[in-house]
Amino acid sequence: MDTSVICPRFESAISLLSQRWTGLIIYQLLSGPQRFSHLTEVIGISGRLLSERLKNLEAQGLVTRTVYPETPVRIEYELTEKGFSLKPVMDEIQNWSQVWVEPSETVETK
Amino acid sequence: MDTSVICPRFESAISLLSQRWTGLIIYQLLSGPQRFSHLTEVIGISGRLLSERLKNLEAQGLVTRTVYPETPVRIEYELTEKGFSLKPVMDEIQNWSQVWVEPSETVETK
DNA sequence: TATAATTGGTTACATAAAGTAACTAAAGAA
DNA sequence: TTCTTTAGTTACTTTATGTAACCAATTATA
Repeated sequence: MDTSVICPRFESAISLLSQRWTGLIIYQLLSGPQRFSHLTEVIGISGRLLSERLKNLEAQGLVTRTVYPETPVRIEYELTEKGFSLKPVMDEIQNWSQVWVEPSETVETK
Repeated sequence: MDTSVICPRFESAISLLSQRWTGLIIYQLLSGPQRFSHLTEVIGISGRLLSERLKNLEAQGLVTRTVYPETPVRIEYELTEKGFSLKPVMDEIQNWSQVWVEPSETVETK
């Protein structure tokens, strides 16, 4: 009967982080502005999905996109204040993973 | 070229939280042991997926399943220490959501 | 002795999201 | 004119999720 016990804002935040790749993109951008191709390589995401995710993140005000008309063109993605303020969340996930994730639970060993 | 810059433990942790519903289930269980039917109602997840998620969480040592052979049967799901130690993560998500998620970004208003 | 009610699921099928790989646009360099 | 580089997009396949009907165990009820 009780369908709305969970705080809608929390639900919204966790649905953001529940979307595949989004957390990793934000985490990666915490270390500074980066270009499209660098993100694909480091994260291991396809261009198709990275493009889609970055558009969403931009639309939600978490990321900005800046075009530098050099040659070849350079486009950098950077966290906004809203995006950067997820750092404490990422830090806690990092902390937890250091304590509780065993190497055997890691992708590489699978 | 640089395919493994991101810490594998962090990646593992975030892939856990990136799975749809998993974060909400853990968050909900932070308030104590709960039964299957209660979780479906509160979270708004189908039995099919809740069952699947709880099995995964159990397999990963985040949740325990306890059968009470009453009538009708009562089965309770509860966080382990490993599961409960995600509380700081959830707290930070909560904090962030209170500051940065506007009511208009919420599911209800959509 | 059926019949119903309750919990905790499972099954089968439709839809949506993600993975993969080939392709394109723009713009200067050879 | 053709090549290279970046930043994507398109078309197609595979996987994950949503939906609704169904099932097993156990006790209460008619």
